[in-house]
Amino acid sequence: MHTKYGRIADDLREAILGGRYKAGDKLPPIPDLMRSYDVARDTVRDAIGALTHEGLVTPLRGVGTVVREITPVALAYDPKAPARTWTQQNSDPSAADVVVEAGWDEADPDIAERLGLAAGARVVRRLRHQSRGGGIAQLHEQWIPEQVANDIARTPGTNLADKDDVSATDLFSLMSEAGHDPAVTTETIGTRMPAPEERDVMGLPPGVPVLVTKRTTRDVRDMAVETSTMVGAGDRMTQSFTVSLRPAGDQ
Amino acid sequence: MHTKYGRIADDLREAILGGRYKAGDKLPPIPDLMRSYDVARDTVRDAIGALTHEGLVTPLRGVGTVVREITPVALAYDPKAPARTWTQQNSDPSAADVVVEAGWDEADPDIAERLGLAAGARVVRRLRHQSRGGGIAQLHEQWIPEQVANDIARTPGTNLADKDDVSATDLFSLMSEAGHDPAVTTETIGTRMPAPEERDVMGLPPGVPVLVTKRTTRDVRDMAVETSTMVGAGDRMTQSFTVSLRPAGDQ
DNA sequence: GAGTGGTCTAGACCACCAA
DNA sequence: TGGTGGTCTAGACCACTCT
Repeated sequence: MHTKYGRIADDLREAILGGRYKAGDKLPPIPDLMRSYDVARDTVRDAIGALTHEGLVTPLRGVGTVVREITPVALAYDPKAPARTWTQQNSDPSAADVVVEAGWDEADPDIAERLGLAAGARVVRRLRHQSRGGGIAQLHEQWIPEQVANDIARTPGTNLADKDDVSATDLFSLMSEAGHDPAVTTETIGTRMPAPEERDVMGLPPGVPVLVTKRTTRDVRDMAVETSTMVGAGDRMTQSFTVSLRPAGDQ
Repeated sequence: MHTKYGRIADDLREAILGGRYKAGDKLPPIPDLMRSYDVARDTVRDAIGALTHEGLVTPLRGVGTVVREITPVALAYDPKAPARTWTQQNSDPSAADVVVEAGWDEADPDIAERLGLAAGARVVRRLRHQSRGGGIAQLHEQWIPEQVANDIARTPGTNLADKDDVSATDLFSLMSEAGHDPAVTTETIGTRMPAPEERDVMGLPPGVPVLVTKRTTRDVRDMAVETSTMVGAGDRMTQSFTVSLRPAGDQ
């Protein structure tokens, strides 16, 4: 990097990664850095901006530029005892899973394809905020085919389209009882920067990407019983999988 | 957003997401936006900077501010026929997997813990660049315990510490032949913004996060035979898993 | 009130790309 | 060569936090 702000950013980055600033420490104030490097204010801010977007620091008005702490906690799939709900996956007792919206909707083309339905088919859409340690760690948007929702309403008597029906917490168990025992789930994980609205809802600092997980679950008869898109805060969670490397049936 | 640059960014973002600018299109030049909004140059640049760090656009000197195309391709684990190598996981015939460094090293505490060894134990370290469609999509750093590397050198006659020994491509097969048949792998996936060096090596545009996958593979006797840290370009790949939801042994 | 970072201006010069 | 974005300055005013 041959620019002034690049050199300043390099110096500060090296100091942070080298441990000379620890998590929670503050970088020198902008006026100090202006004097040290003999540059203008915006040049210092460009340097700090680079570190901010790398996720290393968070500038706080009235406080200073604080070195970030990175302690994402892991969510794990253990094939020996598959955890099925957010609260089961979290050892943290403060973990919570709140249904924010629930209701009937029409499947857009993408969702319809994921569920193997015609575009515009009726589905139940549920949006949840999954939190731990005070902050929202994941937004979970889920779509369930009409037939599955109806079977659940008929058998266990739970209305998935009602966000206040608390009996709908453990959806996979309800599916089992309704004759749609979930058998296999496929998750596809990607990452991107959050939209401003996602930043607001989850309270993400600048420079934090999100993990985007798209999942489709099929029952024992290979029927798609739900599909979900989950958007998780990259500084608060990881996702882990344990997979057998030998062909199925060979276990 | 109540700032000037925030409003400009909102307008442009809405236009992009609303399809008024398509992938490959250019935003109006900075001088035009200065006139349209009657603001200074840096105010426009702040707005464009926000969109850049959201991954929506890439400014190119001498060209313009180009709307990004987002087409990550999926890597999948299919439990029925577990793909073991990068080239096997990719349908793309241009996919390549090049060993950039290979040699003996001492395990740092983190790697030692992942392999169940004492810190400082001797391991083979291998660094690969995995590419597709011209660009490097993933950096793969891998550590193999001394015992496993020696068993492989003894049985199939392959030297893992030699980056030019091309017979080492399909490591999992070599392990099987050397009596360390890989049985189970655990992958933990997180995300963060890339370090500047990672941006350079992979040619990542600003605003693109990386997928960080940490993997440990165990053989049939539950011995750790390798651990890897993979850093993948968030705009070029996703990782997918198919998992059985029923307890092991119940399949 | 003192000190922090956030926004904005007007102008300058530089680096890069395409015609 | 003309137009694009990239960097940098000097100065101003604002918003916020802490004591």
